[in-house]
Amino acid sequence: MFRVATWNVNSLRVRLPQVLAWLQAEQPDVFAMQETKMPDEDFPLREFRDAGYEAVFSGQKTYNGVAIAGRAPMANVLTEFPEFDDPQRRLIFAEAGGIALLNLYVPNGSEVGSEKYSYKLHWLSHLHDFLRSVRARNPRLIAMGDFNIAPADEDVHDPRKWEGQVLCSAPERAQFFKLLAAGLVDCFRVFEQAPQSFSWWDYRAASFRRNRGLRIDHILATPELAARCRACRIDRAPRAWKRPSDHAPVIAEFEL
DNA sequence: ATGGTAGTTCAACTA
Repeated sequence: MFRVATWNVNSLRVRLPQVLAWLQAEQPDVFAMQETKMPDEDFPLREFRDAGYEAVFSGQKTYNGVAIAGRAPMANVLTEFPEFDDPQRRLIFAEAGGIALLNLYVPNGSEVGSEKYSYKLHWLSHLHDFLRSVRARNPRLIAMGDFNIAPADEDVHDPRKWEGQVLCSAPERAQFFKLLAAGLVDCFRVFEQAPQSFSWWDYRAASFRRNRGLRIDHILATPELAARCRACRIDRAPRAWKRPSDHAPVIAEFEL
């Protein structure tokens, strides 16, 4: 099995011990991280190598930052959209063993109608264009990460409360389905899943304990790969650990 | 309608 995972770690500096413990237990072949929140010179490459992983990364001070750790060496790394000069480090592309990997930290959007929301939609339109061109060259593509979009009401603990809000608004959902229409499958929904399955819970108001969450972290694959997907699940366990990330990891298994 | 928490950085921003 080829196992792929994504996790918004919310500071790799703080979460590194948890990440290493989780990798040790789950042994994914590819591991995509978001919100590393550190410049490249601080990336803990030695710790990943000691754990048996190579890594590629695109980070910055304080905010954002993405990285991919992989068992096999990665090549053809890209960290920019071709036609969008964005100072925020939110994407990294690499190829490993004939599979194209795209790791994404989609902007949060803050509030519908805000400047950050416009930036999010703009960013997503560039993602769509980039995805189409990458997709055309790679029949085996996995796009994963923190999309900051709950695609449907079943991905929301309280759809009425969240209706029209950022992460759930119709324009964001339309952008998400446009990404799927470019030739990708939401691996999580290939399988029957427990109701109220979420990947993110706000730190506030005991959201995790009450399971008031959203499913905003996704693993999307081209149909060729999705047809070989044997499982996709959210691992809630690390969200219950002491000093957790606000996100849980998502894992998919492929029989190649 | 507000507040609740966490991370980075040090008063305020982002989520």
